[in-house]
Amino acid sequence: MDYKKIADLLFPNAKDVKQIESLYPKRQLKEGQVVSRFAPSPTGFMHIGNFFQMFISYNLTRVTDGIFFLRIEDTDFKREKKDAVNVVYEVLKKFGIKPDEYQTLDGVDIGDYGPYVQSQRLEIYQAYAKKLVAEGKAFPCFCRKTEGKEDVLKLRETKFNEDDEKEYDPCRNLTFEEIKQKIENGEKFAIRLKTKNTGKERIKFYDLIKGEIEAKANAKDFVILKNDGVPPYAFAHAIDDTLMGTTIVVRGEEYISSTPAHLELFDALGFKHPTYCHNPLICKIGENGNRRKISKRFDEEADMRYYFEQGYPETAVLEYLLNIINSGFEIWRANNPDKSWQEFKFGVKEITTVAPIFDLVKLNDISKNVIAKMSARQVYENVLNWAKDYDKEFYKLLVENKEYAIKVFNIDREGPKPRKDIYKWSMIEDTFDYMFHKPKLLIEDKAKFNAFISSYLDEFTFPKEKEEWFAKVKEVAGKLGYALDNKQYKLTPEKFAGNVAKACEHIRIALTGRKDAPDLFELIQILGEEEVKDRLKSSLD
RNA sequence: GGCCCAUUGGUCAAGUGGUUAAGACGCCACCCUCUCACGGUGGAAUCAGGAGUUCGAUUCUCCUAUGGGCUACCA
Repeated sequence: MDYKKIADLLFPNAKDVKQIESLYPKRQLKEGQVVSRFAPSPTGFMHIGNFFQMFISYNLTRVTDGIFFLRIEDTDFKREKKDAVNVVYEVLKKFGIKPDEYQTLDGVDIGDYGPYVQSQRLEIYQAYAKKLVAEGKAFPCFCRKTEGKEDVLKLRETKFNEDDEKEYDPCRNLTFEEIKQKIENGEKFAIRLKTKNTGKERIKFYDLIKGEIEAKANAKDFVILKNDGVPPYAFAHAIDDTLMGTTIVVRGEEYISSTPAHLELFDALGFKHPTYCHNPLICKIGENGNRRKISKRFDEEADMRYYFEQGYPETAVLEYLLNIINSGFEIWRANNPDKSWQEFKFGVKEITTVAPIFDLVKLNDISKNVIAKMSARQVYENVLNWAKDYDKEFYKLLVENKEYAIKVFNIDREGPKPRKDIYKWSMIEDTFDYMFHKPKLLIEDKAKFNAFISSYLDEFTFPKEKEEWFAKVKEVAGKLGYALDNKQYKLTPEKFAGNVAKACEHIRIALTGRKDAPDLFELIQILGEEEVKDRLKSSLD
């Protein structure tokens, strides 16, 4: 069989791989330096699982002072959406992740190993496909195209024997004449790898997270070039990661099963195997109580843009993820409260092997701590930024009342024991609603409330000192039979109208409509005398 | 069906052939506090099951169960 002749027939104009390889010199790396990449498909949104994988990749290169590059895998034209690439850039940018090498939105390659977009590398894949055909390691397949699972299952029923351990494609033995004839008939062809295995072989490979994995070797003539000349994932992966010098391939663990096929491809191409790092999938608990992969369809938090919309500080999201990825992070964070996560020495050994369940409550906690460390001005800038995109009215309010808003955010902040009541910017409008509007009041015991507030209002004088303010509260409370000594109150609560806490609660509700507003004296100072009197008065109605 | 991966409290998890099996979030109680918070102390709660190896197994081996993934001209 003259494979060379077939190759020329199939790819009359393909380039020589030697020529291509001369454009991709081996990277000069220092000991331990890692080259890794983020290789998303532009689907129009960024899945948290993808982001998670990217973040592992990024950290691996970060701690080794290596190279992190971005490669757009846009080979599935059916799934691709317009402007979808923008989402990738937008998300990375917002999170402050900057790849060392990538293609800009206007198509300029930054870095020497581009193009960094797969649809621009088609002739490279063809050259390698031709090479494999010429060596008798691959062949053209003219079978009906299959798409989607059901179609494939149906096809397999007729084409392959289920018990057979190998899946040799019928087209693997076509003669030159048969091929020529089909091409002259205008039939389209895909290229399949001619597996050298029989289904009995086993292979071993090492995974950075899982350790050594032993599996059945690939024994299937899988497609390496679709009939439109575009490669599926496996082929593009082998070629690109080799040419671009990737040393560690980070990807989701759903790829473990196909790794034997990828490895056979590397061997056929004469490439060195990369190191793999298969990370676990982020999960949620499903309706049936079982773990399931977090999904775009059911979980809004699966899309990274959710965190922008909600207004989570990017650092909080990153730290939460780091927390999941690497168990050492939480302890490190506790010991180094003021350092940036960028200083954390990330190690592969500690990467989790178990699919973690996404925990929004934990994220909220981390976020609270992140925000508690910010100054009032930083909070203001962040909220403003968020509101600009997601809440125009609130944005206007913030712009018009800048200094006032900063004062508000500064209550119980910037001290040694800051409040931790905010975990996302979108909740601020609600939390501090009373500072900008008259509150709506929900009063449990209106008679008691009115009795207290009207006496308090009668004696109200604008306090200059906290002591002065509190003395007044106690004075009024005392006259109305409230306990001034909390210990006494606890012993016999029925003897009193309430305690000082209850008295404060009345005032708090009158002024803010809430039970959990911050320090009252501070609030009164910021609201000002007129406003305070006004609110007290109208709360009686 | 076949092939892989996984299994320590509700969640994230440390850990090792002998431990009172860390810590964090959440929950509960108490304390601090002149209010809301913050903070502090304490509590409930975990080695999927069964065999085997061993003086001894959460740790090593095997089996089972459960969950997850893959089995596409999708990634």
